[in-house]
Amino acid sequence: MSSDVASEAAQAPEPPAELNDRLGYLLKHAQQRLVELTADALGPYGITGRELGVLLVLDGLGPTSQQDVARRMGVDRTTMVALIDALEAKSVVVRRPYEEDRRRNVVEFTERGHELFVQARKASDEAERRFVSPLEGTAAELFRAQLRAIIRATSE
Amino acid sequence: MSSDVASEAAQAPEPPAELNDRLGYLLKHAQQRLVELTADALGPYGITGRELGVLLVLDGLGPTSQQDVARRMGVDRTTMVALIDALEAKSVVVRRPYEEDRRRNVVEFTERGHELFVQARKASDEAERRFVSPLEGTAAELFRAQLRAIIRATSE
DNA sequence: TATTGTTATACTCTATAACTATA
DNA sequence: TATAGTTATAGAGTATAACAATA
Repeated sequence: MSSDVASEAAQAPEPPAELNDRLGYLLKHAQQRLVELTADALGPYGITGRELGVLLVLDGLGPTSQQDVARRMGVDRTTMVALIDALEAKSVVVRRPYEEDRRRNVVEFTERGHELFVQARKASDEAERRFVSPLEGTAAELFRAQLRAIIRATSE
Repeated sequence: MSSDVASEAAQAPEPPAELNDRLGYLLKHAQQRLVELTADALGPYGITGRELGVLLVLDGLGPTSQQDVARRMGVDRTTMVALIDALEAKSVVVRRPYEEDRRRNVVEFTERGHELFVQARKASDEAERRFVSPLEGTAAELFRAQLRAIIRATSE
């Protein structure tokens, strides 16, 4: 029962028995692991997981306003400003003035940005596959379905 | 398929199709829901979910040093200072000087604090049960097991 | 009046660096 | 030298309030 090695750092010294059946602990740490895996996978593409989220929404909706993207992701519109700023600074997306309603920007991919997105999405998909690979067979899809059911049921 | 009411705020306007099969999105939002349920459940007891985590470790280990608790929870010892400060301000725990090694504090429950902990844990347990109630039958325990398997396998 | 984008600001969570006192 | 607790500080991530331009 004693650990043979003391692990690298204070990262994951041992699963603490007192917390190991608490959903609060498990969910938080599982999420943290996925954040790390995703960050590693996206590193070469110079974007973060949250930025990939923006790009996924943009890819799904086509060119749209910042607020559309923000609503879709469930973040505040003020948060979206910095997110788009960062993506624009990397020339992944551009803001265009929208002539039909001049309060809005239209946000859209650059040509190079869309290519980067396609590759980054593949890398992120692969990271997610690795994340659920400890689950056997169809359990990976079940796991997604369970998360969806929980989110839906707890969103009233 | 259209929503009859526009929900309260920009909380969960509609599950966005572009993100609804991404583990990154699902895991983050599921965790957020549990955080909210737990916060509601613990509200009457005046403690947060993270503070309950401290108390769970303290209950498991008995009176220990701050660093023991921090290591156990996987947080930095500097983070633990404020956590213990808050619990001590509420008279849930006390710091005692440890005579055998005077660099350390011993952190332990107050009598009233332990009673509060027992009740708060029950409330949190109930919130976790509600969280996984959308899953049928033994799926709730399976869900925990899946999270444990993922955390274990991605911790090398 | 309401909406889009923006800035300034603040709050939470968390870590790193450096200090004190002990060992 | 190393460890326990502490403080100061800083960096994510995110939200609220207020403003300008536009509808």
